[in-house]
Amino acid sequence: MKLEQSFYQRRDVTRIARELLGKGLFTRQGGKTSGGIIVETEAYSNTERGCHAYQNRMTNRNEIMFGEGGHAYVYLCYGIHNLFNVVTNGEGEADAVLIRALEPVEGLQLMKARMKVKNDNRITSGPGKLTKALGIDRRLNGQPLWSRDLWLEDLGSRIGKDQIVMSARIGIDYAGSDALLPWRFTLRDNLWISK
DNA sequence: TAGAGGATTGAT
DNA sequence: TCAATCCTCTAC
Repeated sequence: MKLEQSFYQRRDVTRIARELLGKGLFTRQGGKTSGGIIVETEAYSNTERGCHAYQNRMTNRNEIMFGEGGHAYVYLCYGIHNLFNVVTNGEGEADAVLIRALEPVEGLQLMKARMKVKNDNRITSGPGKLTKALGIDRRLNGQPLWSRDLWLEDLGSRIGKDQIVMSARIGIDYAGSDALLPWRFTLRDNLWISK
């Protein structure tokens, strides 16, 4: 069952980031579905320096974060990689969850073809890699997450607290002490989390 | 309008 | 450890 918009519109972005573990992320292109189980997320809130929308700073790039929760925020990082975020909270409250890694479930052949590799080793184990594997780019920026071509799904799995590992977020040294917030969530001992 | 740098990745 | 690569943001 696709996640409903109310799931995303809650205020506590770290809770949403935790609850997204074990959920499914899928795309459908050319009549073919690909995607997998979310195993790694990071929360970003407008109250801390790691966030593009820190102190409600709105730019052309992050404008979609200020809309209502439940939409995709896709942007280009390092000139090379598309990064996929889930916008959360209500309109005017710019929070988001970065999806960092998936465990592949569906459309293996298609994902391997997009990655131009023959084996399926770690094809979705990183934020830039999973977008490439699923065919996600900035054209999907602002797309609702219950769309026909892009959606998140409750797969019915139950994730216990002891299965969730919290740690500091990756690659945001510029955020100073906020870089130390334990807002990265991974599934314990999962093979598919990023390096 | 110029210049710096980035929520990454894979090769060396 | 380092280059790839280009868009975004800031400062002038």
